[in-house]
Amino acid sequence: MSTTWITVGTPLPSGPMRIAVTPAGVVMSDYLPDGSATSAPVCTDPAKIDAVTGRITEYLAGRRRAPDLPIDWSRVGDAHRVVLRTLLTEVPYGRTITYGELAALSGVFEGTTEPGLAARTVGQMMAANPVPLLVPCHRVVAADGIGGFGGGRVGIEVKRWLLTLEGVLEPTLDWNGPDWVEAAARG
DNA sequence: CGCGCCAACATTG
DNA sequence: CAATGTTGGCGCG
Repeated sequence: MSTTWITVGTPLPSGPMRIAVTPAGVVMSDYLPDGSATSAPVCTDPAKIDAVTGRITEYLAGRRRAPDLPIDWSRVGDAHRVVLRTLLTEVPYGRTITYGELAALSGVFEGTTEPGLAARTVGQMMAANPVPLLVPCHRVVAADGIGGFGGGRVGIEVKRWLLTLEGVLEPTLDWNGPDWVEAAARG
């Protein structure tokens, strides 16, 4: 399966994203600021580049509720896929769900009695989410707080940024959101 | 009430 | 095999 990479500029605190695409769709996306050292081939298909950069840009500008890009699930395991798809279909824009609730909703952990264990496993699945942003893993929060996020220290900032974009969190003073916020502030 | 500590043992790479 | 994006309960000040 040929995989090629597309780099998309974003207003996220982590900087640009790297998106890996195959003929079937997006297989992997990354918030990594310095994806420069990858030996993977760069995507040269103009149609894919336009689709990926366009939709992600529109979503991050608040003009689109979801990126709506095709996802290639072939590299994702069964349980993992079920949980990610449950999140994708059951948790809409602007809503959040806790790790434990998502675990229960997905039905993957029905035999598990310990609530904390299922929740923890979901957290692991989110951390291992191959397609962050496309699958809104940032909408999954802890029962008593915002929860964690991959990608090191900037990761949690990215999560807060996305939740602020979706109106879940109040904008902070250092909020450097997309252009539309000044239009919203005017009106 | 807020904070720190502890155990439980699934899924992933 | 080790590490994890949790959870709920407990004790303390």
